[in-house]
Amino acid sequence: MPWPAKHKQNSKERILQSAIKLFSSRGFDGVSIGDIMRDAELTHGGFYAHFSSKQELYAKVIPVAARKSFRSKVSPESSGKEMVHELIDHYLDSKHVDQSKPPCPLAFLVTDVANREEGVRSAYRKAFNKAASLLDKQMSADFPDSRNKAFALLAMMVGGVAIAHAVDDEELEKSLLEACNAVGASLIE
Amino acid sequence: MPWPAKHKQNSKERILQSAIKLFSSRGFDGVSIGDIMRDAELTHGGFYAHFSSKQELYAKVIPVAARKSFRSKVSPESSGKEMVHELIDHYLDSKHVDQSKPPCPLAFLVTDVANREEGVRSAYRKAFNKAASLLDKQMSADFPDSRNKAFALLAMMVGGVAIAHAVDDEELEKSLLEACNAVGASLIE
DNA sequence: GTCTATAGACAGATAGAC
DNA sequence: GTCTATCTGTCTATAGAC
Repeated sequence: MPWPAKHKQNSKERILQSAIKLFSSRGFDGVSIGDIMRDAELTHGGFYAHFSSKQELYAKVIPVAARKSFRSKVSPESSGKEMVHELIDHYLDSKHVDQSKPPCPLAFLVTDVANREEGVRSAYRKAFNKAASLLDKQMSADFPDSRNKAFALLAMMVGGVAIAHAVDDEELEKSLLEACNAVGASLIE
Repeated sequence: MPWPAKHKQNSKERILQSAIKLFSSRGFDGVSIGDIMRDAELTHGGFYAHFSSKQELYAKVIPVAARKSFRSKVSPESSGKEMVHELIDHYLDSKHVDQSKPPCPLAFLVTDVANREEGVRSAYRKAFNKAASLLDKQMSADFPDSRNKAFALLAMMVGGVAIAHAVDDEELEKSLLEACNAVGASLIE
């Protein structure tokens, strides 16, 4: 084992993890390839041995970040309405807004995605559909209109976190998250 | 009246209107000062006679665009729950998502705002508070928890429109808007 | 695959004529 | 206030050594 610990992960994986972190906090245009490679402890020029463009990396980031974020917010054994409650509670949380928990790209990149190329937008669409299906499935036994509820609930969660992140007032952020949490919970009672 | 019609509005106002249109559709980094000035039929260098920086213009755009957007979505004579219903219906509409109706910066710029300077974020916060207060006030006679409902409803509206704009699938966009519309309406029944 | 170096484009902001 | 011209910095992407 001649290499330092930071090289245990292969380079491509390190670039991807750095990209998740940086894109989620500063958006596509707020991060340069140099920033990402520096964070991954590599040099700028090496980027193109792994990805053909910045947008290709961005598109790859979305599903990986989404899976990581949702996995971190539900326990493996929970299901049904309980799982949805748990997800709402962990999603609409200031620890998520400040990104000390794995950030959901559906919320933190929602506006950012609209201006990018086809591949990025379809990656976003797929991640959204996956999340909506998860919610729909867990609610389908209890509600006939579970698909509508899943869409609306997800929109409220994404909107709540995105607004909370945009706003520069901790009190407002807290009130907003609590309001969405309470109303969201009431939708599945 | 020696000047062409396009000069009826003064330059500053034309710059502001071009900025509303371009920022809403392409975000802060997707638009250059040259783009804005070209759209306003002026030249790049003249910009700084009216605004001291791009971010200052961006901060000024937010309240003006928000007022314009909300005004276009409610009739002057409506009030109470009826007004909220009307607003929900016009907000969660594909004509709003495709920006053929005046776009709401709370939705189209929500992610974009987080990375900017103080003045931009506080402009966003103020516009959000104004919209939330409007909803709260119209619902306060009918609901004891009107503030919570106003926050959650606004988050759902903003999230719904932002996601619909990000996604590259018209069917999904339509389903999402309808779901938010239905669930939003059910919150104020 | 990773590095250094650089090409080539474009941005925000400023200077100074009119 | 508006224009043209330009300064200065940064960006994506590529070339070529190792």
